[in-house]
Amino acid sequence: MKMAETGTPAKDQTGREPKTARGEATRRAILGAAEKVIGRQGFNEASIGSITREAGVAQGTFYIYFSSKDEVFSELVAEMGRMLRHVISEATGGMADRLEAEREGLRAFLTFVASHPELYRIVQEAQFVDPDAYRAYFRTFAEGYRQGLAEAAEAGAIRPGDADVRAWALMGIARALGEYSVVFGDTTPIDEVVDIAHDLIVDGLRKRS
Amino acid sequence: MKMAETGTPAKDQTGREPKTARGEATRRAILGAAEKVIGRQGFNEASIGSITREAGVAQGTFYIYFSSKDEVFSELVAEMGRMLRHVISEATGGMADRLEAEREGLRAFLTFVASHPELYRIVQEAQFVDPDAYRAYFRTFAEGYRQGLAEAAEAGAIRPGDADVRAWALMGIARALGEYSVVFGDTTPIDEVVDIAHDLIVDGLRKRS
Amino acid sequence: MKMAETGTPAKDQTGREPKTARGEATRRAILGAAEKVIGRQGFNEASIGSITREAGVAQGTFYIYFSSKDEVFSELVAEMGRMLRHVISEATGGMADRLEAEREGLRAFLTFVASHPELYRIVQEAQFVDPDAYRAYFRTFAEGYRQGLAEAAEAGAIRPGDADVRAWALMGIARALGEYSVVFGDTTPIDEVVDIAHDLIVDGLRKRS
Amino acid sequence: MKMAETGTPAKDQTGREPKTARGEATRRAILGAAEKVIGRQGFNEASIGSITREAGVAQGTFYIYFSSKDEVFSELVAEMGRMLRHVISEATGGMADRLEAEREGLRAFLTFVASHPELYRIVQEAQFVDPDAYRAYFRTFAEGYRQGLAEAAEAGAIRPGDADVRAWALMGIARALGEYSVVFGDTTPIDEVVDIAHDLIVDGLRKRS
DNA sequence: AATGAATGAGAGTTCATTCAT
DNA sequence: GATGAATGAACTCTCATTCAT
Repeated sequence: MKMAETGTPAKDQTGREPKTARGEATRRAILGAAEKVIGRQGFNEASIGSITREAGVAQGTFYIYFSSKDEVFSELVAEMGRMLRHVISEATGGMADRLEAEREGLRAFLTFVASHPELYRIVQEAQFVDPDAYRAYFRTFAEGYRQGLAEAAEAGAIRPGDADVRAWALMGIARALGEYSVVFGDTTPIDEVVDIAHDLIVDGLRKRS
Repeated sequence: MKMAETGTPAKDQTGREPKTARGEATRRAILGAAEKVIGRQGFNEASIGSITREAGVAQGTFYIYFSSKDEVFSELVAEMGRMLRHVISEATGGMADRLEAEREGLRAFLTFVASHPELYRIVQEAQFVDPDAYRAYFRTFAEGYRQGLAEAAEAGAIRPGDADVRAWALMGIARALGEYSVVFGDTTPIDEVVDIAHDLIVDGLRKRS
Repeated sequence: MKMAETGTPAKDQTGREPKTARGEATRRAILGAAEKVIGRQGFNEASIGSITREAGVAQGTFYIYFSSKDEVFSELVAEMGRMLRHVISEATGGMADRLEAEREGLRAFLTFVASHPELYRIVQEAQFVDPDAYRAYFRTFAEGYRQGLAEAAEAGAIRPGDADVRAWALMGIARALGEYSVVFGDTTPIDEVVDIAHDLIVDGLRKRS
Repeated sequence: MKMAETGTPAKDQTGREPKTARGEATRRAILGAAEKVIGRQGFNEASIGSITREAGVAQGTFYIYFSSKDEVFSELVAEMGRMLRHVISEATGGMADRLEAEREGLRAFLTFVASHPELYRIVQEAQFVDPDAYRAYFRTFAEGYRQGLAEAAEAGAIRPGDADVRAWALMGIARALGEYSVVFGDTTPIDEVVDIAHDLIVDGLRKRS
């Protein structure tokens, strides 16, 4: 399974880095406000004004640290990717059993998403606002996943099969279940969802004879 | 697994229905242009002006048939849902073997998505533009899916398991693989992808002893 | 005397042409208001708002006919060039005596400038706002001038000498005297100024023996 | 020939004079940077930020030495006037022959302008940014010129004629030829241009019988 | 039914200037 | 003396929507 080439994006000149503690604090305040406001209202409804109001600074201050609305957004997406990868690797790091890692990774993902619903929204919207960031986000995930599956298959820990497609399929399960709870407001306890899905992932649909 | 309540919206219906053949043609032209333009540029970048230009009519004409930009969009989403359900039920209708239906449904979905990439984009964006339409779209799908799985499990054709979560998980696989090809530009032949994913769905990851 | 090449400018897509009489009237109203306001306040002080207020239309209307503030400006400069060339060729057209044509051209120029002081300002400012338009404006003038001088020299009607440099020098005299009255508010009657300058142009400074 | 009255402005002087050598150096750095940046980008495009960046100091530092953007500009214009008058009087000082002085003054002017093209731009733009400074600049020049011509005429060294209009006309020639090379990029050697123009100035266009 | 001119609110962004450190 | 963070007014431009013809 091969990927079509995607140009590596040339980043715009970023708003300059703060040089003092005060500046650093302001920058973080804006970033936090952006997460909150964009997560709540969506990228297009969230105006720079609403973000800076939330952050308690003047509108012009925004442009000291970010060169555009798009730029904060991209930064947000990148940050979320880091956070999520961190959470998942914490949960599965060093697990010998691949199938168990699968279960714990799913649980960690769903737990994180449930407590950061805005995050979910922001990443989804990135598809339209900053396609490059969106693709980078999932590519990074998929690649890690693929490696894990490929090694497990090689080691004979799971059935053989194309690791690439499998990685995307399994990610699809996680995303769909995350959406199920965040967007559709399902209230089934996470642990139950994890068990049901894990059973499907591990044994599939086929009836054993 | 219970759903949180979601209010069913009362649709505005200011856009008049066409009364002549000429009117009907104009309406279709606008709808088609909207699909093309919104699919290409996204909802927010697509202006009424770009849609009517594509359709070859004056801007004012738009408002004869649709009461707002949101309205065309919702209509588009609904139409795509109908088309997709049609395609899938054509492909799987009357199949006795549930597992084979699973395979054919996936194949039909991926084939359709590959030939209507804008569709994919529009449905995804609905999440932000018209959340109600988005939820309705997936609820309808999920419900059909759930029923199929529940019946198959009851009939002993597949292993038992919560049909609701399974439906979402399997939809997640289909969506992820569709995105894999449309958004990420993967070029693996659909039939291969279908086989690999179907194998996973049917037998899971576990190694047989 | 050779000119360095200057790229012929690729015009921006102009705001679309009006299709009805009403539109045409609006467009002219905006253009007239722009001349007035920019001539009075200068390009940078003149805001789109002040122009449309003067024209009695909404701000958005401006962008139906012009794609930017720069664009109206360029159009203004071009129009003024046409007007001025028209006035001068009316005054000198068909004159057999080159030296007399010189006098009448100067008089026509100064008379026109005195009654259109904004014009003067706009053309000068073009140097900074739209250098291409500025250069085109003077190149066109200079070329016509140069030809007239070259022919007169060839015909033996005036002393021989490089027509190019002479054309620029004589244009410089006209501009300086125009500025003298418009910018510096000198009140000497035009006819006197013309006579004095013409005497200089024709006979120079040297004392005859 | 009379001049309309022009109010002599009372300059603000908030920008403090430097009191240390370090301060003096900083002030010169800002002034030099302003000349460069404004000459290159024009007054309106040149921001305080771009000037201080070029000067290598912080933005706030600017306001220690200058009270506003307009102020640096005015100072620049005044300085250029001083430099130019210096250069010209160096070149013509003590010349007995008025006609030769005319030639050498023109040469000095064109030479200076060719090596300081930003200067040309700055003075021109002063017309819009600081009309008072602009008028003062030319009035000072014109007055000196007028006196020279008046004395020469009185002494019988040149033909009689209104010194005021002549001064403006001759200045116009110099400016036009300067612009010819700086703005229009003409590449004819200065000495040639000087000779051709000087011939025109001295003997005019008329054919001798 | 169709046109296209007109509207005006609102968005993102820039920048001269001020001020605490 | 120098810094750089912060301000907020002002500007250009876009676009969904309305309406007279």
